Amino acid sequence: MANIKDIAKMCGVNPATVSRALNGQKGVSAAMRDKIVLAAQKLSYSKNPLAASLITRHSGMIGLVVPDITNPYYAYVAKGVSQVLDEAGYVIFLCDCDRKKELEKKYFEKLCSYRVEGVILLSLTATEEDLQIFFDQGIRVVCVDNHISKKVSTVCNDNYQGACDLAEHLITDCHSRKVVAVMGSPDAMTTINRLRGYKDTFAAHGLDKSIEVMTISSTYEEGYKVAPLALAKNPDTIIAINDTVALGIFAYCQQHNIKIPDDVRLAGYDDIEEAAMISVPLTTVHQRKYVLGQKAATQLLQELEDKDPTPIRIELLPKLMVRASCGELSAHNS
Amino acid sequence: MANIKDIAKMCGVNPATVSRALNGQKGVSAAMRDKIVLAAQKLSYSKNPLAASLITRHSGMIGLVVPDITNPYYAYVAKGVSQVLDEAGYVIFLCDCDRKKELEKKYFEKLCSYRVEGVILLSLTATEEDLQIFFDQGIRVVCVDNHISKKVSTVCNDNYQGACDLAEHLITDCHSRKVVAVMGSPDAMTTINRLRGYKDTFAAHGLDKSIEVMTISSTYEEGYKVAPLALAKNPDTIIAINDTVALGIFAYCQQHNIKIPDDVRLAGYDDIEEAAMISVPLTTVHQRKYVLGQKAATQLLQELEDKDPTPIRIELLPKLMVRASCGELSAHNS
DNA sequence: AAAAATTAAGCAAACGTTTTCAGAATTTTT
DNA sequence: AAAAATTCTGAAAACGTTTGCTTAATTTTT
Repeated sequence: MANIKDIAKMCGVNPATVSRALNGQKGVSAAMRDKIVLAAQKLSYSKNPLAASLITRHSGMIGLVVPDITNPYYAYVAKGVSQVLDEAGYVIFLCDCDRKKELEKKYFEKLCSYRVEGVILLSLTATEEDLQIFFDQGIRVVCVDNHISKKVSTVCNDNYQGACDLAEHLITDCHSRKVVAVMGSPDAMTTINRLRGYKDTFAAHGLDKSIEVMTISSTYEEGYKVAPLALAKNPDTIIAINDTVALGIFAYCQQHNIKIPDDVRLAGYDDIEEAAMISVPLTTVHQRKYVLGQKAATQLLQELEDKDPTPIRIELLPKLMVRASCGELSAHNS
Repeated sequence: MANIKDIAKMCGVNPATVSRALNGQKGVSAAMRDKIVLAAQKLSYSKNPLAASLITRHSGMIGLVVPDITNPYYAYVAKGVSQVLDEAGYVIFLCDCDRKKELEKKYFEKLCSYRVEGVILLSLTATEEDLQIFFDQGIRVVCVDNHISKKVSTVCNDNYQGACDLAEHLITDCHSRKVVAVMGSPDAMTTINRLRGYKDTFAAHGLDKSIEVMTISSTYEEGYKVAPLALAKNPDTIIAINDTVALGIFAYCQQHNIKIPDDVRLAGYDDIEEAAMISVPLTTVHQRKYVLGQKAATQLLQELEDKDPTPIRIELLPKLMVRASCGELSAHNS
């Protein structure tokens, strides 16, 4: 594997000159530069960024921490991050924490010891304290979806707004007046923000009493199981915390010959692949996961340029996907 | 950020001694070792593997190249890889090639320049020639699902065997005698191996004539579109190239009141999440994606130990998932 | 108790770069 | 044509480690 000295020897020149030539710096004649570049090609030289980073303190590496890469939500964010960082010439350290706090902590240390320049953090568990290790070393952090610390920028999907949009559609276009909202854990940020959006919107229409809440854990099976209980309340509409739960409810209805949207309307959240695939396509809220990753990466890159950046907060607006499961197909589709 | 010299100074000792102490090498007294370890803690020292790698030629980094991380198949493999490599103390460079050959090539070069110790390669496009850059630098490669070169080990899901198992079930348990196989691109390895499995098994039962092939591109929409054409042939069973296509066919049947499995049986391949979720759960073949990743990583680690490893081939046996869509629920379920 | 063997620690070079400083060569200005 | 300014190049130190060699100190053997 050829190095800078080999090139220097080949050109009868000092390694410093080679370095300058290859990095496009001033202070090397055009003739010499050409000669060096040619020699580099001939030796199929590729520079060792690790060695360079010792001096430059610029490793070109960025950490990407996710709770679980098999979750499509995180995978899409990762893809957005990857695309932007790759174009900027950075490489990505993938840290799949498997939703385990200890693993996450271990990864934080590893990222530090490898001298990453920045970190994109998707974490449900990390606290401001946990980030201290990055602050100590001047490693920039951008959080996604979870506002962990005032010291770092956060990029979020605006769950509140998405919920408001959906509720508005249900009230205005579908004339929903009796709603059961099947929500997840009451201290999950998703539940909190979405539920607030639903309630506020119904309240704004003077329909405070129209919405009743049920709490489950957010899985397909739980959705299936809760369906009869929700239906027992005789709602005109069921709002699920997410599409997976909605799909569970949908399966129950289908098996018990309850027609959607005629007997009851059904809405989800997230716009997962399957939402559009079922026999009555699901009205839901699309999250711009890929763009989320892109924005986070772009923000991080900007903060790396900046000597003393001020943390900001970016909220991405979600997109209401009106499909058949709440009726009123024509209204919003374009 | 404390380094080895700071510790040396603190303990009134030479950096070399600190290095030896911290790496648990011989030639440093127990007392001195304790003193050094304590000092290291006090300074919250963390070793710089980048600097060390210059000398040791052991970067602790491994490249993971995938066509598209948002595809759950690859994401699961990635997770298996991640888990094993993490436990072995390696870090992962994520390279999402976005199914673009140029990007893949660029990543290959980047991985080389960063001196990764090995690469786990999931590629649909790479050729033996493309791998030369790794061979030149003595970077070990393990391929997943695609046998690119005799010089490297490959870990695969055995599509042929999975197809045989499914066909056997259809013939023996479900008494299928007139089958339409809706397959993907005829030069895709998945189509080739699975179709071979189906045909061989039917032939083994003297049912050579029972299977008819249709070719589409492997998407949900194409599945939906091909459904009436397949049904027109009046089969007792439709085998789809994968679950996504099967889901498309399923949606068509449901909307046209064609009962599964009573009017026609339907089988998929892959066992994606949704397969178990639809109203008539889909009989399919489960791919052990996570294990695949684990095996690939384990194999790579072994080859890194070995001075001159011989490439091997590992075939993972898939698992038939008997569900309702082909009838005969009782037979295989346990 | 002396000789031999072992162990502990230091010194300095090395890994592949970048960068500061200084001197030499060239160009521009007067 | 001399002086000044500019451009080119080299020497050497630095980044944070590891490691081969050497010497000093300790332990074991005779």
